[in-house]
Amino acid sequence: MEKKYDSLYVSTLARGLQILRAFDESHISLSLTDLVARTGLEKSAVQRMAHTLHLEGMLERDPKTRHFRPSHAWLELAYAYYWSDPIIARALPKLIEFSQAKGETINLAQISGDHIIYSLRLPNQRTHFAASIVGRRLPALNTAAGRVMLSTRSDAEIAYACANWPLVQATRKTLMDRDEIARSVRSAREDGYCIARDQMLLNEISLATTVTGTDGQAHAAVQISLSGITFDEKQVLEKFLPTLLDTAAGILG
Amino acid sequence: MEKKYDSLYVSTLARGLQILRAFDESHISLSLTDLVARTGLEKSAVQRMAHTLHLEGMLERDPKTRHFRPSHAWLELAYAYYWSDPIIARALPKLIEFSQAKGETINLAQISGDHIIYSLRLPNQRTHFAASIVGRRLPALNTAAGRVMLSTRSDAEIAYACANWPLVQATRKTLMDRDEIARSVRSAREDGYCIARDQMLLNEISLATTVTGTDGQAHAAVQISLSGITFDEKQVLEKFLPTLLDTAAGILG
DNA sequence: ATCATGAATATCACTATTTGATACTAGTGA
DNA sequence: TCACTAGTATCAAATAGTGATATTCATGAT
Repeated sequence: MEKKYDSLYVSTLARGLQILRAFDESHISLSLTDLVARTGLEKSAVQRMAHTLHLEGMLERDPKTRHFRPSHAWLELAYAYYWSDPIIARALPKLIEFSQAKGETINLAQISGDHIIYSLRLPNQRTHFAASIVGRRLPALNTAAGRVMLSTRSDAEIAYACANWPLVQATRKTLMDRDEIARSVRSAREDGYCIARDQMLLNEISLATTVTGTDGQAHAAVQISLSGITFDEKQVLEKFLPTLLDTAAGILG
Repeated sequence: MEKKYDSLYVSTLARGLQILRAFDESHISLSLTDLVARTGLEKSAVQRMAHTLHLEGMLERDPKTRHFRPSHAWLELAYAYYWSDPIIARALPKLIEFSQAKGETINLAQISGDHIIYSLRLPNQRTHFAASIVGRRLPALNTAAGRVMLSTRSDAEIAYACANWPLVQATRKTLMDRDEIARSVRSAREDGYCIARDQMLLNEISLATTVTGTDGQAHAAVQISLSGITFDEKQVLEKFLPTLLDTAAGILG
């Protein structure tokens, strides 16, 4: 048993959480043995934890296959999160406004360690599923939103992040060169926005700017995704940047 | 200590979950003592659980006030949920289509015990915050979506539900008469849709229809909210019902 | 400044609770 | 029908969690 020495650490609870975290995008429905494999816990432990989570309404169970699935309670937790984060309520009406005015996908992203997480999304018809639902995490350095948020931090932090934060090659064209990325962050600092293409998806242009408080730190980023077939980067800046900057400025204004 | 007699029940895990569930719409940020009050657990237990949840990334902690808040992980769980429920991916493009065509708020709701839960929402400018974010639970009988989903069940189930499921008086005009509600469910069965006004919010008209599988059971409901000042019920049916029925039919079609 | 109050954090002996090995049962397909 | 895999149940051992209490820290009043 993994032992962090910490007299207040409740390993039983941590083991239960491992079960919850075993579910993701590509692990939708898991059997007891799947859970054993994914968590590395004892079979009996998994049995007890999953059973308890089921009784507590955190896991659904298919009566036929006996597989476990996430329950509606997982959405209730998101609901509580939304209320708890004050930026959400301020950003949402502005994003809706943009979405209805422009008809293009717009998102709110936040920094979460060395990743970004999308906390609000207003997709349009062309948006694919993974980009339509909240809670997706992506390596910050690989995204326009991550870079522009990072650009508001100190030089030391930027240098550290560019050297150490993780990168994932999502497309053939995903930028993996850390110097290039550092350059992109530097221009984001100059410009107040960051634009990138083909990073997470081919033929996708992503444009992002920060939601900045009085402290000058980025609390979040507002980001739009556009088709790289319909637009080139210059057109994107012309057509969308002014409105996007207004949207972002309106959130904490 | 509350003892369900069940040799597989891990009470420590259940206690940890109680901490998570202590957060909701009106409990955004909780101190140790708040958590003690809300969960009824021992102070030491709360200390240990909250500490562990913090280390595991499930709770954020304000370094100044020492209060706990939900973390981004709560959104990640929602992300996993979205992938796990097959109806979500099928419904989303249809809802987007409706939203962009009509410019009105549209939601996907599902039955969760005796409540409904909103699992997808596409709000417009006029939508207030609570109605814009997913994961909200409402008593099924008080909502058009809940009634129309219930209407696809057996007579016995309907009778039981109308007699026993909870009701909450959200507005002065919320329907609290169980016979009236039963009548509303019966017409929903006839009509294939349910319309209601002033139920959760004054001057709000809600129109819902089911997403029905080959088994005839409602897997979900598609619901729209409209201003009762701009429209009357007759206009709503004329202007929106056909499209809404198409939207719902397209989901499992 | 000082004190009083309330909250958060740390400690510890006890034992109830969890553990993990194993045995049992049900379901599946050869 | 048998072999195999996956899920379920049991139980003795001891560890990991409990809860009472002590200590430290923060805040605001006097």
